[in-house]
Amino acid sequence: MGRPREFNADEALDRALHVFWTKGYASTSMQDLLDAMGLSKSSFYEFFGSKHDAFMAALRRYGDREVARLDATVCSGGCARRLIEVQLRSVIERPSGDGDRRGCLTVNCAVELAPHDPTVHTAVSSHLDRMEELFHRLIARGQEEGGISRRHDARSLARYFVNALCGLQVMAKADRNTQALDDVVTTILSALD
Amino acid sequence: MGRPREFNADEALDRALHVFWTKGYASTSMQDLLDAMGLSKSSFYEFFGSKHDAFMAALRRYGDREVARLDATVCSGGCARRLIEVQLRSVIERPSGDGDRRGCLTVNCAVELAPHDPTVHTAVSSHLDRMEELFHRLIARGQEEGGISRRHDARSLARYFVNALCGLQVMAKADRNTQALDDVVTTILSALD
DNA sequence: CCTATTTTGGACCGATTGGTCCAATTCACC
DNA sequence: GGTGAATTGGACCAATCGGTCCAAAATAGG
Repeated sequence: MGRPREFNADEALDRALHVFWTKGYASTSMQDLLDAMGLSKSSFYEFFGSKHDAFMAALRRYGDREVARLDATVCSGGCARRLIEVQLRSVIERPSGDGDRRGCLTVNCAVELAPHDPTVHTAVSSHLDRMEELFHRLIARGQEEGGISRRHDARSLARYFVNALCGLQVMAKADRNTQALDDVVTTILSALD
Repeated sequence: MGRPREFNADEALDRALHVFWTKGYASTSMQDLLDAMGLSKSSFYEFFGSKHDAFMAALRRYGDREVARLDATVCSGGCARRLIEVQLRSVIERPSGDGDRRGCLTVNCAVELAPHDPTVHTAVSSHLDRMEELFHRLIARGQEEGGISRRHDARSLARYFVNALCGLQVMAKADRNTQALDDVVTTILSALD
């Protein structure tokens, strides 16, 4: 009962996510959020609590989505080595005319907020842990199937790839040239030989 | 002639650098800067122009210093492989009680500002280029001396290590556990075998 | 001592910050 | 057609934002 909501909360949060992702936390103003989400100040504070609360909700949604995506990839059952390569290359592919270079929200947060914001730090840690876990499963499978060598143990390789991914996110944000990024990916992948 | 300056410009810029490095650009207020630098608003604007100008000056100073440090390392003539390892490990060593986790200013800027600020983007690119160049020289030397294998060419390895370094900076900021970071470094270095 | 030159403290600026509050609105249910 | 419950628009808030400006202060050279 009562007056019905005029907005879709899920969609609104997605729009907030997009703004935070593009501009970062500190550089996003309430006005930016309200404009993008298309709702009034009272509605925002009623449903999202505060700028920081909305940000945390957006960050968790982002993390869950990314983890779900990688999980789906891992479960697809394709060649482990090939799946890893696709994952790496997806980071460095330019969306052509798309010049926003948002990067990975988790990496952005690790850099901008994690050192000073315990709740962000927790969310970032959780995301990285889950990514490491999925890589670990994928790599272990690849080693059993024989496509990935056993000269490094699966755990170390999983951590190595999470690190490599973070590095690539930074390089992509810095807009390094395509050839350089390609060299990097090729070299990274040689750890699987 | 005229009234003498009451502050040391070099030292003031260093203090500004420290604040930007710790808090990031957007989260640093003029008041933060003035407090840290110990000078008045008029002096600040007289000698540094604007918040953004001061930031760029600080960023360039940081870049020059880091490049000089790595250059000194390269020129020291020690075992190339060992020097690379030291460079990697220096990123993940916790300064014990020091809980600020400032990371690398260039990486911070690549993430926070490079996509939206052309002058920052230029400075970041220049820094990464110079780092790549120094790694290239170091690796080429290592390959001549025999300590580093030739299965990857020196250019690719140089780019690979710049990427690895950026990844480690992110992981360190996210405060990943020591064992994980150690695994990563070990695996990264295996590209030299 | 006087003056030209430079630096300094701080008043002041309009704009914007994140956030609160309440009356007006809009519905479901009786 | 009320009435109670929920949502909405927007006025309002103190604090802070980056930046300007000018009179006071401090020096060197004459």
